[in-house]
Amino acid sequence: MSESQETLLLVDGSSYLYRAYHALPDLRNGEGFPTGAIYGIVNMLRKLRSDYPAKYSACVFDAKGKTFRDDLYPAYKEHRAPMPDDLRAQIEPIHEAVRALGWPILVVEGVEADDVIGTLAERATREGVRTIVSTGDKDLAQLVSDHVTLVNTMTNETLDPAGVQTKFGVPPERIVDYLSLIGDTVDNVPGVPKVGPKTAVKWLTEFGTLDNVMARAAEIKGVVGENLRNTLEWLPKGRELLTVKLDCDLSKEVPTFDALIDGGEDKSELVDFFSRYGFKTWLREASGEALPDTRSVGSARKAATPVKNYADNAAAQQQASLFDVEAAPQEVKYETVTTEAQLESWMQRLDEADLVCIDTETTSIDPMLAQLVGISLSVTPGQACYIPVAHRGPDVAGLDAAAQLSRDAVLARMKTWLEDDASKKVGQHLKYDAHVFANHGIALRGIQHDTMLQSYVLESHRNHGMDALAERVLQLKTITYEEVCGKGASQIGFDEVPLDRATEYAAEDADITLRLHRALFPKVEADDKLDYVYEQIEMPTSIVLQKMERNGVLIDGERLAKQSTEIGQRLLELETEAHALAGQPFNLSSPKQIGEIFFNQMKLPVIKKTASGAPSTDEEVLQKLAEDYPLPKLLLDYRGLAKLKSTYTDKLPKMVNPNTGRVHTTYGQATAVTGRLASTDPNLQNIPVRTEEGRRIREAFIAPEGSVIVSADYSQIELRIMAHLSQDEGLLRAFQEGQDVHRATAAEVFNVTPLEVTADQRRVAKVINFGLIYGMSAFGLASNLGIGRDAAKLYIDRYFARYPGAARYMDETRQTARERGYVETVFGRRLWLPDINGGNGPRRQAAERAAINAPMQGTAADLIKLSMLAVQGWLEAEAMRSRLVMQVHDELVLEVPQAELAVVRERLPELMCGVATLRVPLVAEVGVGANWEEAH
DNA sequence: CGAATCCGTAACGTC
DNA sequence: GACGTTACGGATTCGA
Repeated sequence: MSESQETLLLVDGSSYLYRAYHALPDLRNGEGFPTGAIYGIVNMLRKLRSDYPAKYSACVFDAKGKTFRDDLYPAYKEHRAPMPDDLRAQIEPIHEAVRALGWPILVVEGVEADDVIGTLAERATREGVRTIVSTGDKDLAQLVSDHVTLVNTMTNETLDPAGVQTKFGVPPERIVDYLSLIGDTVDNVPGVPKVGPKTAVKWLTEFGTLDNVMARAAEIKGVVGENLRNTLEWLPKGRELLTVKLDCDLSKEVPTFDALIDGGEDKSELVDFFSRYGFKTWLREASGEALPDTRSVGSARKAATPVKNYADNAAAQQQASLFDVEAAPQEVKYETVTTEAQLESWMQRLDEADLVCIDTETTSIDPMLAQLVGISLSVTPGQACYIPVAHRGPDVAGLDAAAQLSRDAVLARMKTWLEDDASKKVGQHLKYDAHVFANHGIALRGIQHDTMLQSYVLESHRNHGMDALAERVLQLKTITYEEVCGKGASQIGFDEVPLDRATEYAAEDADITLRLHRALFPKVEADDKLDYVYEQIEMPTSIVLQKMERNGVLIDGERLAKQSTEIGQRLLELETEAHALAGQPFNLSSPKQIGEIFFNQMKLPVIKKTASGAPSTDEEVLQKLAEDYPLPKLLLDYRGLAKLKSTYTDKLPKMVNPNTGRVHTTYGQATAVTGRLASTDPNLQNIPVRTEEGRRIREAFIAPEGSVIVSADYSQIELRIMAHLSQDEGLLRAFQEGQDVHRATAAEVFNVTPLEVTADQRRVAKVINFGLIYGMSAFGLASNLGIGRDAAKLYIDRYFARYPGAARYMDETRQTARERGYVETVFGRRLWLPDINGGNGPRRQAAERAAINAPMQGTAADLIKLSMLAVQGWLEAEAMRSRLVMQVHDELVLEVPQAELAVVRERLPELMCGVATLRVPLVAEVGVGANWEEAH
């Protein structure tokens, strides 16, 4: 008796409940009873009935109570807000209405509506019945097949397999994989953080299935790749949660599909129902036989719950730690200090302690602007206090912010201890805290240890943030700043954090930092070389850096503003010209739009592609194209000027500190893996110098009235270090004899006498020399010189033939890097190279180049840090008024009063050259001027 | 649903 | 080789 086109119509009643409730205005009947959801559902069922006539049908609702998913994952639907009372009150009436409409209704204990629908659809398919599923829930797209169609009544959208592919970008079979990656906010099922529809489709298209994506997680770069790897353990479970069950036992509820035959509307029931709930129009219709008007309801989706941060540290915890972890304290005791008696008690502890861990909480991450909000201290692991001094806001948890001690009083009481050189302190990134105290007129002294620098010296390639360290070294998960203050626009200042919460966070920081010190410092101390780098270089350097940052540098903002205006004019002209040449307006700053104009419209040849496959428009390409076309040249000019304007002439004046009238960079001391410093906000280490236009920016770096700028830079420092390390006779001789090393190299490579070397040969030799420092390949050299790879190879071969010591050194360096896993500088600074023996080809080659470069770059960094120490030590010992104001890798810049110019000019290079004795002399070149440009 | 925020890419400044 | 900053454009998340 089975017909070929029998149809089963299944309605996901639960998915419509909320939608109907939220989408409709707050409808109420005469008695004030909410009826919006009832109205919506009745309307929808009637419309469905007429749109999709079906032999069998059912309206399915979730039952109350737990399902297998709750057992599988306790947090399932955890953050879902409880059902609003107004909606809850409508549930029973809705069931009643559904029955009166003649719809079979299914509410199965312990089984979610989705699973009931899935199981019935599956059974229907087996029995040759086609299924239409009406739902507002995208999750059910996984059920779609040739026999199962989805319809969203709210949007009137139907989905067949092709429709699913179009809408989601993946076929129905991949929907579960897709959802697993994205996660389901509403049900609190996490996916991979930062992965949304686009990324999920990208991965599934590339790798096929979720299993394949997981198997190849290692290949995915960036933060999302990292997030994926951190969620690997979770994903199978997420997938299980999101997979609709097809095999529920419904033998009781639906023994055969005959149980799902529409009973037809029960007029008397309906009339009764409509009259009880006050649906007057429907009541009239039901009594008067007229067909009801159907009206589709608008869609709305509310009820978004926050994604719970899914912290999965399994990987981190499995990783064997380098560190012996001191037994964690039995008991953790954090105290909020709000009375003088408490403060006195802590001051006594500080006085008695050999070493105190200190940390500050502030109003800003900008060290020069940060105002003190609170101080945390710890002298014993597990015990710490937080002294709030500037919290605002209402009383919380019995801790009245108004009851805190005042900042002035606390600082006055602590000043002696804070400024006492003999009272030893440890902290995490104390350079920052030193600024904070300095902002309140206190010179923090006795800075003995810094856990950030300990970590940096031990493993410079890792993350040295406190949270990361706690996890890696102590296997502890700390409260993050974000957890306390939020993020983005809704982030609050620490002074707004309630005192109890502030104490949990701040005291923990001091406690954890002390424990970190106890774990890290023994590792540093145990190794003579690392101990030297830490105690003799990094720790003292941090003190000098803090002073340099505070000194700041004077900028002629007006001069820069004038330059900005000029450049802006020129940019406008260039833009107009470019638009004319292109025959249409376009954004000259958009590589994408340039690509469209150049390569699609003007049909210029594609010289090379970017990493993502788009035609490149970088300088090299434009240079090449400029030979034959006018527009690329324009663009080159535009790019150069735009960079100058946006990064320098516009930006620098904005960075002037309103209090000091000077620019204060921040040096990153634990940023560059090689030991170099980094400079941010602003970066003063990449101020232009190569072009005429660029150098004008340096003219704006000035000294105050009566002072001048003095600059001293190491000459050929990295090549000298290469000579020292390789002990190559030719290189050593060149430097010992004070030769022009690029000329000497040219003479060797081109087999001429030094005097015969042409300017072009010298230029080539210079590029070769730099290439060697960078561990550069023939390929890199070729592209740098604009020659063929064979020609470049020839140069390199000749070079190594003439400087066999250098060749040997490079080989040995690669070898020891492979054997030990790290390379080191002359002073014993270590750089680990995790990829040197593993990883894929390109990564290993990059590690090899880093292995060559790091000892040279790193030794240079060591030397200039030693110079800074020597210079600052001298200036202080002699009570000079000259000040260090900048460091640019191989250059120190000072602000020098005229009266001290002669002595600085003499002593500065001596100090710099005297910090170490290598197999070649160190040379420092000094320049003096009214501005930085002149000082060169 | 539009706005704000985050992220990756391309490009380019320095040593 | 080592960095930091800019602009853009797309993706994601926020927030009403």
